[in-house]
Amino acid sequence: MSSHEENKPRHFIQHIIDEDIQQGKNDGKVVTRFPPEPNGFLHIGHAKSICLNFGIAQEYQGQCNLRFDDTNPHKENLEFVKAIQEDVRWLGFDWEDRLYYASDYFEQLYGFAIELIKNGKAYICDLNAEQTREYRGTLTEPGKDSPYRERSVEENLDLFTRMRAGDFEDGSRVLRARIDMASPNMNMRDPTLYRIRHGVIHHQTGEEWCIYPMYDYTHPISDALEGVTHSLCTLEFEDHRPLYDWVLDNISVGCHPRQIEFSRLNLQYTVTSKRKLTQLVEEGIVEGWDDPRMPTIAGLRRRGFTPASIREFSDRIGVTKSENSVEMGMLESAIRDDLNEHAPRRMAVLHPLKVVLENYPEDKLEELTVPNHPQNESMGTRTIPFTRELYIDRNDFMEVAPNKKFKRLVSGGEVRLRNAYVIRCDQVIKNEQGDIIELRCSCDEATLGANPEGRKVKGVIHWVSAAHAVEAELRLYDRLFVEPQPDAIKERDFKEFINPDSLRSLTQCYLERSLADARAGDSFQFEREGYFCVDADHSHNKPIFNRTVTLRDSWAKIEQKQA
RNA sequence: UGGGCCGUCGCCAAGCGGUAAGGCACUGGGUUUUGAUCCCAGCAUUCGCAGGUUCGAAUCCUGCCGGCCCAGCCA
Repeated sequence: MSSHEENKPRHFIQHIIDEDIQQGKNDGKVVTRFPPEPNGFLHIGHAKSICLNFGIAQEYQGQCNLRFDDTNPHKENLEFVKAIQEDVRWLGFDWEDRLYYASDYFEQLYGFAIELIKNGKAYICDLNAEQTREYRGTLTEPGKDSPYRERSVEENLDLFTRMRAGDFEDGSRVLRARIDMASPNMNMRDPTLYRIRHGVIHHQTGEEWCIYPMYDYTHPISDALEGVTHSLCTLEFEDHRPLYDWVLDNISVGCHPRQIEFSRLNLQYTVTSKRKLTQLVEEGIVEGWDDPRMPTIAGLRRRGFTPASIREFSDRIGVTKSENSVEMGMLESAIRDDLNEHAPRRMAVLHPLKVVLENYPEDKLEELTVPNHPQNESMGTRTIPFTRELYIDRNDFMEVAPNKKFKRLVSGGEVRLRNAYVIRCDQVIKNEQGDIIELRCSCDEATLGANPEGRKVKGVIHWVSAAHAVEAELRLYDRLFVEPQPDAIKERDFKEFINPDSLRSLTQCYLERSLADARAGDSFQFEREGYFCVDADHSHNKPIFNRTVTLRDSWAKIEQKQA
């Protein structure tokens, strides 16, 4: 993967870090962190951030911590904590012994809050949420000072101590930074630092605390305590950087990480907002966080994406500060490249049509030895049974060719059976309704591993021996939305753009015999059809395969043009 | 009309004053028992627009235009 790493251009964050190192900052050390909030599953956008943070650490021989930003116990839980760790690990990254929680720092955070209060930099405010909003002003008008802004240090200290002790109700008071209510940056208008939350059980600290610190206060301090050098986050936090810096400038931590913002990934035909993904799961629009249609890491994994393909994708999309809208083709290309190289080939018939070779003896069985990969001998061979009765795909037969470019089987025509013989269609058998139910063919015995004499047979189709076929369910997935940017159209709800055909399940598909012992997670290329992986719910008695992605299909393009 | 940020090919993205990398997509052609893969070729006289500085500007300056983000006791 990414064999041209040497000549790959470096992105702006690498430039910044290079300069910092050149100037001797942080003794040349680089420490990053990936800071998810455990309130949902990780998605492809997080994958970009994970690859960036862990990738930077690897490149500079530094470290990347995994830190749960768990300051809002109301929305967070252990299930997500576990799933996130599994996903990061699966992607191929290792935080070693550096698994942290912002809640590890609650006591220290509290101490720094006392320090701010003592220095007149923070105060207890009794305004309720609505009043606070009114006092904040608007984007174009300055806010007003809270009537509680001038409380004495002693009173603030007393009140904050009692806040922690549980003397006050939820929402009755908050701790606020004392900055500037007239700042053009809304984040600097005396932001809330601590709020009161009774009766929630925090997944790490249980009922130890009834006050919880806010992100803007917690994040810079957590970074500093961990010795993070470069705190990478997305663009929407750009306005928060002055506050990030303010917090660190006004307390006595001897470390001041540099926050750098990059643009988040926008993948077409999907959504990556946790709120919306949660909605899809909770409303049963998909079957769970790991539904193969979900852009979650768990969903992509179940769909058959490999860690390497996701890392490669992250690499290809780059890191910048500009708004972007990445085409699905980018992701698909990354997984095709990986699977083309590594997935063993197999044959599977999705829409079976019976073929009887009238000149092939009824009791004859040939075991044909075929390669698992056409370009890679080291992947070995397998045997496939060849018999008188076979299945081919209905789409590979037409009574008359629709045009001169059609090179599959037609009535009276010839076609190559992949890895086997050339056959000719002699007779088409239909039922009373006129549906084609069977083909009577003859096979040319001289064409096993050899071209037919005196004529050219252009078409090659795949097949499966009827008697040996493994019946399976094949799940064909398509994009979850029909609109490239489902959440960009603000007048409409994103759910209006759900693709009703995002899952098409085919039962009674026939797979070649060797697929009988496939194991959950295995990936194959079903020749001429696409890449499929064995589903998590697969069993020997109920085989289920998910289509990861189709093969590139230039025939489909030709057909489309003619239509 | 407050503040912050962004505008280079259909999409992503290099470029940092010396005359437009690369990837995806697309279009031709070759090889092929997968209409796959692979190979070869093509694909921005132009960098949101308009001025200016300069021998020379995507890169510097000025002014416009367009887009994104911010008024949670969410992150």
